[in-house]
Amino acid sequence: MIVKGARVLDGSANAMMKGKGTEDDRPWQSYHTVYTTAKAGMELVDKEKVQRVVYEMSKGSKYFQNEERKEAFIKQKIDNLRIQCANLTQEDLAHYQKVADRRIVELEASRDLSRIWLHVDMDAFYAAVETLSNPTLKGKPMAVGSMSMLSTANYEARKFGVRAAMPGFIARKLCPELIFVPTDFKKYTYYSDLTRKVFGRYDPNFIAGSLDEAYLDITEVCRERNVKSEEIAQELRAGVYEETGLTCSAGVAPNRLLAKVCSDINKPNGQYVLPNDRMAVMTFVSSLPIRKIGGIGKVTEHILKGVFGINTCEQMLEKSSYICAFFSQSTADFFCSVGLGLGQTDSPQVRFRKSISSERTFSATKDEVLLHKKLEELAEMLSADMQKEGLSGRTLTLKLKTASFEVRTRAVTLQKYISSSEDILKHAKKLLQAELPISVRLIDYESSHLCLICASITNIFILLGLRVSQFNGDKCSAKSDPTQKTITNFITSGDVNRNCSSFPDVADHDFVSNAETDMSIDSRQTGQLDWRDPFDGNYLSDVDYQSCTVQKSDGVEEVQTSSNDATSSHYSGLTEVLGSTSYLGQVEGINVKNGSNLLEDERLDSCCQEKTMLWLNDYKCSLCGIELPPSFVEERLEHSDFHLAEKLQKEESSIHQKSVPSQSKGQKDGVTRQSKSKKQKLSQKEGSYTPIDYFFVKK
DNA sequence: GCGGATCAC
DNA sequence: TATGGTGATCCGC
Repeated sequence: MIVKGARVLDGSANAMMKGKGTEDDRPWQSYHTVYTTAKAGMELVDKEKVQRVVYEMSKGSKYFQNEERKEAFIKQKIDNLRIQCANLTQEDLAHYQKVADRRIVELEASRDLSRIWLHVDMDAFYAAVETLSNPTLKGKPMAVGSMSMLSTANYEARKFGVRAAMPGFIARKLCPELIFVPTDFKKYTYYSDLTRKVFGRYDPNFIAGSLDEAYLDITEVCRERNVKSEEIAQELRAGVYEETGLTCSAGVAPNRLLAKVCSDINKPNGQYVLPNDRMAVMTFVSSLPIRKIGGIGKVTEHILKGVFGINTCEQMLEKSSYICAFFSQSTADFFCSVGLGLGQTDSPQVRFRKSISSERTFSATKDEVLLHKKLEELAEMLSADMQKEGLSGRTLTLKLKTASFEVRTRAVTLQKYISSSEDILKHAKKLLQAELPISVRLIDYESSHLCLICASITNIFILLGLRVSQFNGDKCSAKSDPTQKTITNFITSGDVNRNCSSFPDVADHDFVSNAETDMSIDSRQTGQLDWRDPFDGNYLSDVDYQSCTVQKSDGVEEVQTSSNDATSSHYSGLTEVLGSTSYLGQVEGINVKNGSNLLEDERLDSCCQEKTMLWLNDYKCSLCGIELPPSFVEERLEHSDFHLAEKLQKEESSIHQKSVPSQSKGQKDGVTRQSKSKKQKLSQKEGSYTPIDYFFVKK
């Protein structure tokens, strides 16, 4: 079980090398979509071709750029982790190996092989239902969804690489004869109810994950009728087919996590039984790719593979010392339990929903009137949904997505519980207002230096969303919350809603959150690593890279930069200020009347003590003479932004010359550029710095 | 308590 | 032309 650091690095180095030499010739290979992930019915797909088509259809788009940006962050995370990995001493490794071994023994002790779980999953459910109601679709490639997004595709379509979560216009490129059918949830709910009647025969307390899948504890049925689980699965699937005319697949295993994996093995219209035997489980898990495990998605897979060379569940155990060294206890426990083939086996209790939300995507706009109208509609939809369920809550969260696919959330927690559309809208408006174009923010009055410039220029949005949480009647104390699980509970018990169709079952990968543990203390004693904070090193660059985005063609999205006097102590103060600044947007901003730009401008003036731009005769810019009538409100705002930014740029560069001597290298592109932000560790002696000029040079 | 990220369906 | 909506959880402030 002892692993040499060098081996890990070699493994990941090899993994990195694979795609590299061909990247220039075949750029699509470096675009990691989720679409090519192996799915049932797609074994024979020409993955290279699909990858190429997806790439060709996507490249250059805002969506694509955002994906590239995200991938760059992950890559950097991986690089950072690999470096930290290499810096682990033999003593560190020996220590973490001990920690890991102890934990694995504890987890093993919690193994429960007494229950038999069955996971049933309808085959291409929506597509199958549509084919039932329109048999002419049979045998033809078909997908349910729109040109923007597909919910599912039938098996004929999957042969072309078409699959759920793929945009329709790409699917059509892959399969020109693809038939599109719009979603019809009433129909799916009707058939879902029929399947659930069948499920109820085998476990009246079955757990409905979504419309098309469920977990059943068939321990009692097997015992009472003295039949094998395999027969129950056969019978259940036959029953479903009889009642609905739809096929499904089933997986049987000692716990829910494995049952879910098993139901995928012989899809469609098949089943797989994993016996309640430890050896059988360990063998099964040994070669199982980690991505098959619920809770391990694209990013986690990428990181585990790239940093530690982990591909299979078995390797989770082989690399357990590294896992314990770099991940939080709850995460490490989850990963190790995956390596042991452990999962939840309990009969969960009822769980209540914790939030309710409504969101809509629309064509890009920065029109405040339009945005407010959308917000109003959302508030009404949300309020209606809440009243249907008799809910009221005190935390309201606004979600925004910019035209560059950057997602932001802004929340406020109120004194009283709200549920009416008027109340929701009132507070939502304040949250939104604080996000609408604010010309310039200038921070750090204490320092004589101009410390931070945060110029937020025109924002273009493509999505608004509202969410209410902290419901009236919720237990708010985390300590007394019975749903808070210890790790032992995590493995041996659980609390998933039963028969509650509106909730996905996410309990299989619930993590535990224990603030203080043996492990955390141990790791601190080593003084080498913060085991709870593996990714922190680049979280920063994440933030900074985003803020470095400048889009000239569609208007500038957002510009942020910072300068400093290059002492870490000062950074501390600066980051504090920055933190409170973004907070300002939601707290102070709410209390500020419309036209909070005034406030910002006043600050700027008091700080810079320079002349402010005026509209001469309410018509002409006093600084450059450009003519803009008063009715051009937005254009005027943008124009004043421009002058403010220009002014700050001058100020900035003069300060920069005086007090910021050092520059970081490697600023060829946005990915490698770094500057300080509130989430960065302050331990680094020297911070990178991006001159504000960068943002304003003409391209 | 807030905000970003990840994940599942 | 064009890449969703709902809900949950975790982590680090």
